[in-house]
Amino acid sequence: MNNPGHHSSCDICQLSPFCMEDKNCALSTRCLPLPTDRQIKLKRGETLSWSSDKFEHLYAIQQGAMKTFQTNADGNEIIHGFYFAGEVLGYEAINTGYYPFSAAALCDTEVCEIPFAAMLELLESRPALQKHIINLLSHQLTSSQYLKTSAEQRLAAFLIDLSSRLHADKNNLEFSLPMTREDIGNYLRLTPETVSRICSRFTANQIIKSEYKKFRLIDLDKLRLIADE
Amino acid sequence: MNNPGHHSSCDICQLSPFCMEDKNCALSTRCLPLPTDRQIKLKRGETLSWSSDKFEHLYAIQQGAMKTFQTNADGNEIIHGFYFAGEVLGYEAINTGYYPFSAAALCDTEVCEIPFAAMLELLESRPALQKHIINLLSHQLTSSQYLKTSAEQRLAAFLIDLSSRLHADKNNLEFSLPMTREDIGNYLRLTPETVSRICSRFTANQIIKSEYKKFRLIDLDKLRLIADE
DNA sequence: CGCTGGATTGAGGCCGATCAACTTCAGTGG
DNA sequence: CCACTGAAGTTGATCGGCCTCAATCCAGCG
Repeated sequence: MNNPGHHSSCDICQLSPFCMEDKNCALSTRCLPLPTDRQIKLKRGETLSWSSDKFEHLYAIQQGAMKTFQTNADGNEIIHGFYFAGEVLGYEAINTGYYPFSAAALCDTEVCEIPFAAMLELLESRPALQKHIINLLSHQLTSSQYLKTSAEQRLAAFLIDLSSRLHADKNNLEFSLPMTREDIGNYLRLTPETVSRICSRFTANQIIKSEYKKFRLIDLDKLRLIADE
Repeated sequence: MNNPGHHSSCDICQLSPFCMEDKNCALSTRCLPLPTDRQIKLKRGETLSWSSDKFEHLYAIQQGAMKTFQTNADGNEIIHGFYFAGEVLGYEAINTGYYPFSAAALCDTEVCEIPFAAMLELLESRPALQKHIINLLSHQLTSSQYLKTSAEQRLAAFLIDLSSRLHADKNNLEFSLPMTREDIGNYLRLTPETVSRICSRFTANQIIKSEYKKFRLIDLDKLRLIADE
């Protein structure tokens, strides 16, 4: 219930090609411990304390889920993204050298700390890895595109996206979300009340079935229709 | 007036490191013509006709400006991004192998067609270029973040972003935008009327001075305040 | 000069925010 | 096991910002 990722091992990690080279992990602590590497355990609500503001590591979620966010002048939280098991956060910091936001665990979570310098070194001699990392970055560009207009569109697109990222069974699209209605709202630029109302509306219309953190997508076609219109 | 970019040469192109290696252009037609390479001239309104849906090239704007967009079921245009002289479009297609949207010229425009396969080849032996392209992709992730809530916030952030991307003089923040109010609205998820109204309001409040396509940022601090709040 | 597409401005309506009451859940300790 | 407590979720009533529809103005151009 507290762990939305069905897989806990490295086999769905986006960076596994980096680890599996030579049948041995070249980066993460899990396989080849290096002095500066860490495997970090976070309790629900704890934030990743970057060793400094300076960017040095990417973070791969092994188990659990995280959010990246900023708090603006009014004290409102703006969520930039949610990250689940196998996904990687920190790409945005590569260019500037500084993390543009904080990262907090949505439930008990384990992450691998990946030293980026070592990653770059590894790249130099491996064209396959060059292509892989470029593909990952390209993929990031297409995701997090919830620039839909209406609240229903945004929530529909959000649910469709999450169902696939949580590796939900295609024939039984049921999953549990680790974040609160407020988190969802802060991400989609909606209030928790609006999120809740739309969940209820979708449920009443037999499009989904939602109670608290449990979700089931019933009419995926209709949901897609709402998201794309 | 028709060309918002002050520079017409390659010296501000994001991909110039690729071209300047060996003091000779390794990719674009401008310096080293390859059979499949082209330099394309587009008139205002013309779209880039990808040779196929299949992704094969990145496109660097040499002169002018472009927009990437999709048209949804209702016939509404959703604009994903604006691109000016020196900037590169097409990164989103790398991962999937297909262009997820169309690209149209906002004014008379010249673009360099960059064969991506050749670019990857070039990468293999040049760590400096590997870092450069990864930095470019990382930078793309941080841009196009107009997920502000209010219309004023979005437009303020938009104007600040564009002033820097158009390389406007810091001491005289004046520039002319090639896109219509409708384009801006389609990008910021606002109607052209709302964009127009806010331009008028900002002008009345001595924050900017806008008439038609001409803009001047008068009180940049106040504009930043609006954008960040 | 008139024509045309874009920009501006006004009036009214709708969607989502705000404020508030109540319910349900999860964790704690008796 | 149950009672208590605070956080999260739901639902209702009202308010306000942006959209919609419409009229007018303006610039560019044949």
